[in-house]
Amino acid sequence: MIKGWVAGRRDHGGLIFIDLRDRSGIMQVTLNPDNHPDAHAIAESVRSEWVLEIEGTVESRPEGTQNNSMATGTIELNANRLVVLNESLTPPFYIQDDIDVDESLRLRYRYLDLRRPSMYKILELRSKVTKFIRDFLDAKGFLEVETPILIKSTPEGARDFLVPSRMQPGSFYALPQSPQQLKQLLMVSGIEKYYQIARCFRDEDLRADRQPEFTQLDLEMSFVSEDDVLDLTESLYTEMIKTILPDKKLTCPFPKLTYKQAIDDYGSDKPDLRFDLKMINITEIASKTTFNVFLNTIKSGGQIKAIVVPKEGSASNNVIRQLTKLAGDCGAPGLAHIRFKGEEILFSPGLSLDNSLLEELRNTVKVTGSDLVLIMGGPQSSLNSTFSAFRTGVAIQFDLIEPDSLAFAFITSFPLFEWDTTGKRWTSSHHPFTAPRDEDMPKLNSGDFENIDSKAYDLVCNGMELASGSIRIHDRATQQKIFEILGHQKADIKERFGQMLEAFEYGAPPHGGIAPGIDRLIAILSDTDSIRDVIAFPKTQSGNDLLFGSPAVVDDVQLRDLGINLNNT
RNA sequence: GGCCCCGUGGUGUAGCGGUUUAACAUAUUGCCCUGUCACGGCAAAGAUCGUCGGUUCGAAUCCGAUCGGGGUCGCCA
Repeated sequence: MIKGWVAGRRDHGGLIFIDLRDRSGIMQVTLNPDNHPDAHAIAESVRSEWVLEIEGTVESRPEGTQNNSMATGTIELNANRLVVLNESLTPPFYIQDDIDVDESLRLRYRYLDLRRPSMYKILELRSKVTKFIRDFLDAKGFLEVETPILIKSTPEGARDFLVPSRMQPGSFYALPQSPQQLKQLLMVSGIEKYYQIARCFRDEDLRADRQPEFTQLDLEMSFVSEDDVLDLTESLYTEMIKTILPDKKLTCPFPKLTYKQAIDDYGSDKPDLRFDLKMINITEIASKTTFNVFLNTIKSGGQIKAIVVPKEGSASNNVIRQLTKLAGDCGAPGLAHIRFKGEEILFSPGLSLDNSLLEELRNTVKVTGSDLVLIMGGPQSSLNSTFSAFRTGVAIQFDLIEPDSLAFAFITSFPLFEWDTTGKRWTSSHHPFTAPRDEDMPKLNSGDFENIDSKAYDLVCNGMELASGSIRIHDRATQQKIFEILGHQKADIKERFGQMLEAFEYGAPPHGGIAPGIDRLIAILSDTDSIRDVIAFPKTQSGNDLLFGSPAVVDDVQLRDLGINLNNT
């Protein structure tokens, strides 16, 4: 006996075929009027998405009627009894994979959208991943601890979602941006190894990879070094993927790049390492040319960088045109190139290098054969982001991305502080509890804040930031010093972080952790572009839930209870 | 907050100032059909073109505003 939804029905006048779908797949049911007229009669009225219960015998299909494009294509259920458990309206869109329907319609009827096998597969993958995480960390002695969803607003970083208090009108809870402070307090409590699959909330503008509420694996350990955290993270990911998705290709051990290396080589702190295409600084060589575009860029403080696309030296003019357009789309003012085409060398218009300079370039960028060299210039900051985007485009253009590859890498030694040019103050690049690197500790007092590196690290994969963490500060004096540098007033510090500082005076162990984003991980593992596809009930870019219609106005009574007046603007 | 793209029967598209009674596919409904699996055949029904305003003799088509969706920059400790 099987139960499920009608995915399709083919009525041949006599014989009726019904494709019945349940979460395990699709099974063809045959109804023959000669053998079981009652069941056949009911089947005549059945429509798409009706819910049926069917009894019969599973048989192999007659010779010549097998369907190789279907998992159950060699068998069928010969029905002798059919019960309609429920009827269905005609669905607003097809319940099948590879549909091309407006996303807002899918979200409006999300329960039908999730009925599609590909969506089920994603939810199933997600469930397997979180189960694997729990089993893995449990086996390593971690304790899963839940932390409150109603906490206190600590304005710093992202905007908080606020929840008004009825019992104390005028006061508000905040939803946690992450359980950061709570997990550090758990370290002070002696938990030693904590984790939680935690919901986080940030009231910021949304993107394909950002939702107002999202899920992180939050974890923290006492008495650990940076390498301890990274090793654990690496084995979690590699074993997870080996177990759940053995066909994915990954490189182990994960490469470690410092922040500076990542920026220098790839122009990004989340480089896509599925392909090489390193940026090479050729400012010095460019300064010796007579090419005015380069010279002017250098004169105004800019740099010239190149990438080598191996074996593409014979790229056509048309390809060069496409690349030039791509460069423009990425924000570059222009694109110069050199095509090494065997003995022949083609320069982009206006550019030329004499033999010795050409040799120098060849050695610097390591041209070995018939390669294509692409060159861009600009002010350092914008050149990096432009080049980084361009790099990805070039990889797509020349098909350099191997399918199913997962290029993980750790990015380490982020700067501890960033200068906020609008606020004219130092801010934490990670968060204010991040420890400086030991060798940079003296700079906290010497004032060379810009050059203090931190014990913060990210895990990146395929050009996306997947996790972020740090070794924390555990002594009060250093923490106090950091707050001072960040420009917090004493009263202010006490108000926002008093509970942390106080706790740290009662024997806080050295500790550190990491917080891998679950939504982005599932998106990468399931080859989807948007994390909306891996969240059962996501919100739109403007934060609307199209199914429930939230956010929504509430009763005056509810507002009055909360002591809230709306100003009707 | 800025910039860009999209909005036409249930769904996906075409039409981009007047031969349009808005086209096509699919879904839907009815009839026919006993081995299909994107079943097939015949027929029917179904959209005042997101909304409001303007330009014009005439607007799905041009302009403006607005709403909804998407992408992106800012933002996201």
